[in-house]
Order: sequence, then C-alpha cells, then structure tokens
Amino acid sequence: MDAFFAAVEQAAKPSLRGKPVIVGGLGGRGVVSTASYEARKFGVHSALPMAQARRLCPNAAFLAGRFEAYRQVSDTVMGLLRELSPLVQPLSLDEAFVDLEAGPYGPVLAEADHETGERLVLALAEDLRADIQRLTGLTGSVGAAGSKLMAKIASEQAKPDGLVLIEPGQERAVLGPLPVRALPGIGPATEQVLRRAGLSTVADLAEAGEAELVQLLGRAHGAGIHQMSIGLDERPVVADQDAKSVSVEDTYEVDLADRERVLREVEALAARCVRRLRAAGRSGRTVVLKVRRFDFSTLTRSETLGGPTDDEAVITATARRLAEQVDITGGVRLLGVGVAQLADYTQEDLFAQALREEAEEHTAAAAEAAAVESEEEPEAAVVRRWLPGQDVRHAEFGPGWVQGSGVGRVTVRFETPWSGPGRVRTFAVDDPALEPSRPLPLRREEGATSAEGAGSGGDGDGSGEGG
DNA sequence: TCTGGGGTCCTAGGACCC
DNA sequence: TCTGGGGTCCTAGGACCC
Repeated sequence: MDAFFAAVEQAAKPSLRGKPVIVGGLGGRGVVSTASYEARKFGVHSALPMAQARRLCPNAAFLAGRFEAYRQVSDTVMGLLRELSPLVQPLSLDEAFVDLEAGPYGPVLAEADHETGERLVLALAEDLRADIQRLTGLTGSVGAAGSKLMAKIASEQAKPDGLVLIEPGQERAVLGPLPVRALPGIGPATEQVLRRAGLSTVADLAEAGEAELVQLLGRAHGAGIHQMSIGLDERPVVADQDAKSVSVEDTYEVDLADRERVLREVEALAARCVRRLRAAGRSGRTVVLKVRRFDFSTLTRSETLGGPTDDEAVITATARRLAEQVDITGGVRLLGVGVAQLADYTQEDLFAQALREEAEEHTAAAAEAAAVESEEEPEAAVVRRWLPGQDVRHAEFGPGWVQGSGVGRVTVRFETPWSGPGRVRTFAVDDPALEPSRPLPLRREEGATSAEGAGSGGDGDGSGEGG
C-alpha cells in the first residue's frame, strides 16, 4: 500500500485529501511513521524526528496513528490477496508476498507459455489493484517476479500506484545498477562496510564474489547478500507464523531519574506486556528488560524461568528484579519489557491462572468494599487526552475527528469518509457531549463484516489499555 | 526540540555436558 | 598434568525491517 497510514487518514478525513499529512509520535521525542506524498515533497520521510518534520513542513496535518482503522483496511486488502492464493505472507499491515503458484491460477500459469503467463499475471495484478481501490479507496502497488527478492524490488519500482513485472532472466540486469542499499538486509551499517571496501552497486557485490562478502560481513549475511546480488533467491513464501516474542516499550517525554519511578514504570509495562501475551493465548519463558539511557546507550537484561508462564505476578517481579540491577545514573529515556521463548498455554499455566484470577477477584472485591466504606477517595479527575486525528462523536454534531487540543479546549472537524470536507467546532475538553469513538469504515457497504471479524487483531479492541 | 515501537535474525562468549 | 572437541543453552548486543 502506498504511504499507507497517511493514505488511510486522507481517505477517512476528506479535508486532508491532497494535503501534506504526517502520522507519527506527536510528543517531543516522536518520529514520523508515515508521510503522505504531499509531505514527502518537503523532505519528510519515515523515521525522521517529528521536530524536524514540523520545521520542514509546518502546514502539514500532524496526526497520531489510529491502528484499529489501519488494521481494518489491512484485513480487507489481505482478504483480496487470499483470493489469489492461500499462500500469503504478510510482512506488516500494508505489505505481503503472495505465491501465485500455490493458488487457483497456479496450474494455468504452469501450463501457459511465457507470453500467456505474463499476460495473466499482469491481468491478475491490475484486477487486484482495482479491487483494492474499489474496496478501500486507496492505491496499492504490485511487483511481480519469480522470487521474493525480485518481487520486492519490482514493487519498490512500481510505487506509487503502479505495477512492475520483472521477467525471469532479467534479474541481474535490473539489480546490477542499483545501489547496495536497494537489497533488503543492507542497512546503514552494512552500506558503510561495503563502501569502505569500494562496493557501491549490486553489480559490485556480484563481482566481488562470495568469499570477499563473507570476509566483510560474516558467514550468514555475506553468503545471503552474495546470492541476492546475482539474483538468486530461493526463499519460499511462508504463511503467517506465530510471534516469537511480545514486547512493550515507552520513551518518556522527560528522562526518568528516580529509581522508584523507574520500578513503577517497569511494573506498568510488564502488566501491559502480559495483557498482550494473554490476549494472544501464549506464555513465555524469558523475560527481557530494555533500558535506553539519557545518552541513547541501550542495554538489555534477561532472565529465563524454569518454564513458560503468563502469570502477571511472576513476569512483573522478574522485570522488576532485572530493573533493580541496572545503573540509571544520568537518567533513563526509554524502558521496555518483553517476553520471549513463547509457548502456547500449558496445563500449569491454566492452573496458575485460575488460582490467580480467583485471588484477584477477592482482592478486587475487598478493595471495592474498602473504597465504598472510606467515603470516596478524591479520585483525581481523569483528564481525557484528545489526540490529533482521534475519532470522536458529538451528541449533537455527530462523527468527527480531533484536529487539536490545548488550554482546556478541543477542536473537532465534523466529517466522515463519505462526506465532503467538514466544519470545525471547538469545545471544552471535558464537554460531556463529546466522546471518543471507533473508526468508521472507509466505504459504507463494508465494515459490518470487516470491522468485527473474528478478532484477528488480537490486541486491537476490547482488551484496551484501560483508563 | 535529535533519534518510536514492535518485531526478526545473527554472532559471540561462557557454562555445562558427554 | 598448561592445552580436547562438540553440542546446547543462556545472555548480551547489534543490524535490520516496516
């Protein structure tokens, strides 16, 4: 999908169509997740610090992500891919490999002569792009080729809103002139190593040979890069696999200096991590703590337990213990808690879970009773956070989205994916007529089906982060 | 006003075991 | 009694991807 998150926002918010839109972390330490093509003209791109993006493109709409909406659209698109073949490998919400040979057109493609097969692939791809456009209003780009490597390269060349087919036999001709960075798996560090060795294009890599690349990059990486450089890629398309780890992390607006505060945050992160773990129906054996210090130096500490667990008390205590051992002098900008070595539920887990839930019910009931008796603690009024881009509904004015918020006011634009550009109104942040709402489907017809689905989103709805 | 969040894979050293 | 040789597991770090 082209500029996926930003494109979903433009589809959902008619007033933003044709305008620069930037989705990402809006805090002082945020980075750009996706910039619309209008914003890219100003030099804004993924991973750019948001502060720089604001300088480069001050008139853009800056929005926090709405992952439930992106997941809905993603489900629709992935559904279209599965019509082409059951063998679909999603790489993210907006990208996937499809093995056409494994699908209904496989036998036809195998029989067809070269030219006929090529025409069929092109027709399938154009139909797919049209279906995506029809069902979501968004554009996607397709790369077609004989391997995952070349399909990926082709789709990059096709963007935005295009289709590129690379014929078998043309691999080396296409790859040769590209910069080494075009190969997946070559990032900034590898690029530097290669540049120092005088290798800047893929053709240079092919010429260098496997021995030299292994020398420079190590056994696995070097051999893999060499294979790719000569257009060889035998990796199969593999259907969606179970996650191997689950983790949660937060970067704080201001570095944490206080040990007690760090420990409290670690416990909160561990609780969130456990919620995700359990929502996925998994348990884990290794608990990982991640700490990024004031100077951006990052360390991890881990502990492997005797067996897999999804017990919040166990995971929280382990994370806490790890956090007690790290030096936080100078301050901490990020904390993270993860669980690895995942397994599906075990009997012990279910048993421990039942015990704990029972205990929790007792303590919760007791706490409630105590709270009632001790005549209402002055529960700090939960100040609702209105995030730019967020979906809301007003009792009188209907559905809209938060355009901005500050000094006790929140500005809402009232429009929907199928309305024209809407008008703006301002309210007090605690206006009872205004409430957060779920994303609207981009097309009126679908939605009932795709929005509720079989809960494939896992952590998307229901389980919410509480308040 | 530098540098998110959620992942995957690889490497390397030490412990431990046979 | 200066030195083995694999294999596996654990821990830590780093590169990379979207």
